[in-house]
Amino acid sequence: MRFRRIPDETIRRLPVYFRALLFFAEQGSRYISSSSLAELVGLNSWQIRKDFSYFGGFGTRGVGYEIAELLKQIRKILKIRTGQKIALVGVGNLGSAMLAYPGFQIYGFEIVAAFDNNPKKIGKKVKNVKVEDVAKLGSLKRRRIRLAIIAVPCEAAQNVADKLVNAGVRGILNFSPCYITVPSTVKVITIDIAMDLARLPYYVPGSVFAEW
Amino acid sequence: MRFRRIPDETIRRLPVYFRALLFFAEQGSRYISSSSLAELVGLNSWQIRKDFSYFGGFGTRGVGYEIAELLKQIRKILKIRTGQKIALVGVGNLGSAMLAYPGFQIYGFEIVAAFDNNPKKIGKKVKNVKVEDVAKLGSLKRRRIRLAIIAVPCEAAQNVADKLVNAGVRGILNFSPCYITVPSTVKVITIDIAMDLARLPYYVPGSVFAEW
DNA sequence: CTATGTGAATTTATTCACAGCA
DNA sequence: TGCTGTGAATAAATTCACATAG
Repeated sequence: MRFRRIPDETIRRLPVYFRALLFFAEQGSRYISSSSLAELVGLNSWQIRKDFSYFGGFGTRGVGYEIAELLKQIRKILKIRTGQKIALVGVGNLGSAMLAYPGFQIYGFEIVAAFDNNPKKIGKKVKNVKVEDVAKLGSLKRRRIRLAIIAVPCEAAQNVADKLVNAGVRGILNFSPCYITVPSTVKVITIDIAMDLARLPYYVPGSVFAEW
Repeated sequence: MRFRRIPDETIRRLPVYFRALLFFAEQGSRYISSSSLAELVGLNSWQIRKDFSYFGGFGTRGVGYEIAELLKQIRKILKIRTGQKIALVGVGNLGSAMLAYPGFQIYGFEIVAAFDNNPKKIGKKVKNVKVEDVAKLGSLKRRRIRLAIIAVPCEAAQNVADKLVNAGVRGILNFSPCYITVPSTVKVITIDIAMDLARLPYYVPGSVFAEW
């Protein structure tokens, strides 16, 4: 294996591999071939081998890759580790769904604080997390929580983002379908669910939405 | 303008442009320059001009692009139109959040049917949509609903997917963090919220999660 | 004989630089 | 002069084909 920069597209696929490998590990498998992994995640085997070759060379020819080793490497590259604390702002339907979302745990994330501006919600416990007043967002700095999920209505999103940045948050997962601006030192990932959906009709032949 | 296939990456950016253009249109602007659009969506102006050049050539030099015309073209390419019916399966927190999600409307999608297996929920109305028994998924064919959102727990996802396929659904937006398999004639987009989050530590210098 | 690993070829996408039009 | 539009240059990612190890 020669050193080379890992392409961005490979980085994008690593979480996919990671999840699939955990799945295989749970089944009790010890080794996995590039082709069986390919089948599960819907890619070609050579793509997967190429991806792994950027940081690996730890497969065994004629056998496959050791799952535990792959998981270890991906964890190292993506800096996945347990106990990565996240704050949630907005405990509405979407926020509650986030608190219940089982997917975060896989990558070591844990929502340890929740905030809302609704007095009826403040003080209540949702999924073992006590809902705090959104006015207390400043406490995140002291509590060393540097990642946050915004799940508030559009109008409130920018204001919340500003407060988060002031509180030392460095990464934001934004679920509101609107633009927020932050200093360039803070990384924002905006997830607009509808945007992925919007691409669907283009790709489905004859259109999913034909009138029949 | 010469004819050329529109690159996939351009297609991926079109919904982003679309949303931003609607935003500018609401502000009452009539023209937009590639650079102001670029600033809002966080891309370079030449990228945007290049993207538009694949299907356009309708900008005015020295002035910019006519917003209405751009919107029209993007609508045509992505096949965006109003009244695109969607069914929702699973009216838990995530499902309820989907029903309330304002982003779908932008692209002309509308959730017109909701299903759950919880007798307590069946018959109730959530956001003007009556919750039906999941056993009645078969009715989608008759009702000409060909797109569905799966927002059920992992264990139930595959079963629901099978039923949807049987009911003639052609596109599925899957929110459960697990693999579902469908015939190749059906397009599935799986959104694993945690997967985007998982890439964040890699990109943030020094790591978002440093111990201080 | 199976499945990895990787240079080389190919395809695809981004960036540049500037011509051309209002 | 300002901003579009686009070939050409560059960069990046995918695909191939096959040598190589177990």
